[in-house]
Amino acid sequence: MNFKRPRGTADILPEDQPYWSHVYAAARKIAAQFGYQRIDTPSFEDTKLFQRGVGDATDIVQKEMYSFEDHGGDSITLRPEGTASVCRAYIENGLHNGPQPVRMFYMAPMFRYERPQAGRVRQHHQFGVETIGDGSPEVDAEIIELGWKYISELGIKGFKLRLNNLGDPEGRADYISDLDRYFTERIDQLPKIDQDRLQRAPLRVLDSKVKETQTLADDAPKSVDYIGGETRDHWDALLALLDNLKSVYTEFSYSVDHRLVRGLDYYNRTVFEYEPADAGSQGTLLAGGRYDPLIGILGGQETPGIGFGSGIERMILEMKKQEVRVEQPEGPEIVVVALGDTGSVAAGLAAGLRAADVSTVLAPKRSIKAQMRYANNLGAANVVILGDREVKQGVAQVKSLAEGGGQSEVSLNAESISSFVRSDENQ
RNA sequence: GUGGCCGUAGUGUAGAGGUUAACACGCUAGGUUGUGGCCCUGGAGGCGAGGGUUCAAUUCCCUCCGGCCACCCCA
Repeated sequence: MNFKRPRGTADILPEDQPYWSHVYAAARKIAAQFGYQRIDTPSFEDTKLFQRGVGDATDIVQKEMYSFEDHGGDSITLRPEGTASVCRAYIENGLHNGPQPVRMFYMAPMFRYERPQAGRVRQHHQFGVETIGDGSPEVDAEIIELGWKYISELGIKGFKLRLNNLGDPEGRADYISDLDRYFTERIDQLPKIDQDRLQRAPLRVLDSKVKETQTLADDAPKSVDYIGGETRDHWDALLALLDNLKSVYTEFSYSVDHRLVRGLDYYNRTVFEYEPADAGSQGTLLAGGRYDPLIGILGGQETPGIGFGSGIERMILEMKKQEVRVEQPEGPEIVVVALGDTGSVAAGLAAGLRAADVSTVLAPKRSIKAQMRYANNLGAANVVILGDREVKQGVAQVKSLAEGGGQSEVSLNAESISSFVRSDENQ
């Protein structure tokens, strides 16, 4: 019986790592550019944190969490998303005592017990950002801009931004009851699945995938028509700020989509989503929104917050689809080929070269031809050949593997070889 | 959790109820005396697991596991 990786997990093999490096590098670069600092939180938390933070009624909490009792009898859950943990850390570590707002980002695996599908696995990785402690629309615009810049930096083209405003918890009741009434009056036109949805989560009927429902939803009451006062001002200001972005990022555009809702309970006001040009079924690349009630729900002082999460696997999927070129790692500068009884001399030389910061690999003990082939397959820049003859004379053959590369005899010590390899003579 | 399609070497494919299960790429060993890429020859490596039908199953049936796709939901 052979072991297999658990369902819905993936081995990220060396050949795939260039994509991951590309994504991590872009995330770090853009985060730094916007003044975000990294935070790492534990991979597991008290189960209650997610029940409270994400929402007891959500599917994530209801059926997708990896929860277990540890040996001390505490209920522990593998993190299904990042925001709740970051907010917990903000409260627990008194980050409200520093300059506000606090800008943070994370890159970490998330765990959800789901049926694997295209773009959906049980362990996936997210790059996410959170800005806590400022409720002004400038911050909303900043987060949205950050998302735009990040996806662009990855080399993905043609992605779309949609946004909506869910209002505030107080004002939302009116909206939901009108929405409920609208659909209830047309319940015979709804497919079974959306009739059920209407009972469970009326908002979610809006983003149904059934065409008939979508048509109905187009004329349904719109959340943005129910916001007023400060929420209204916030929204208008945000749209103006986004319009300003168009003069900075020539490609930038957005659309207000009143059918956009989010699955997690903690969102209020601004919600947004980035998706690829030809979105598949699990297409969302990046999604987020404002969560002003969350810190309070988790026991902190009322503190506004906003952020997004983005799936790295989905980004890579899209990058591959669009054939985005990523930087391939370089092979070693030197592969040492040892013949006959020169093994220990070769190993010593390899160590000496590494000590001098020259990347060096010792070829396996095989025929010279096999060792040469090995060096070639590694993409090595040079090969250093040591035979009994060379060792006796205190020299080494240094050969460049570049097309038309030459071969020279260099004295057998790490200094001469490293400087020769890096000199112009070796071209 | 529901539904559809599918599981043959590392990868991509071919195959038939009955001898040694094929091909390509990859890996590996050779192909003049100590020199990679191209070419030639050899070698290793496989029927997802467990039951059942049958004289005989990798092939037919069932279950499980896994993959892909869609729903649910979401990054």
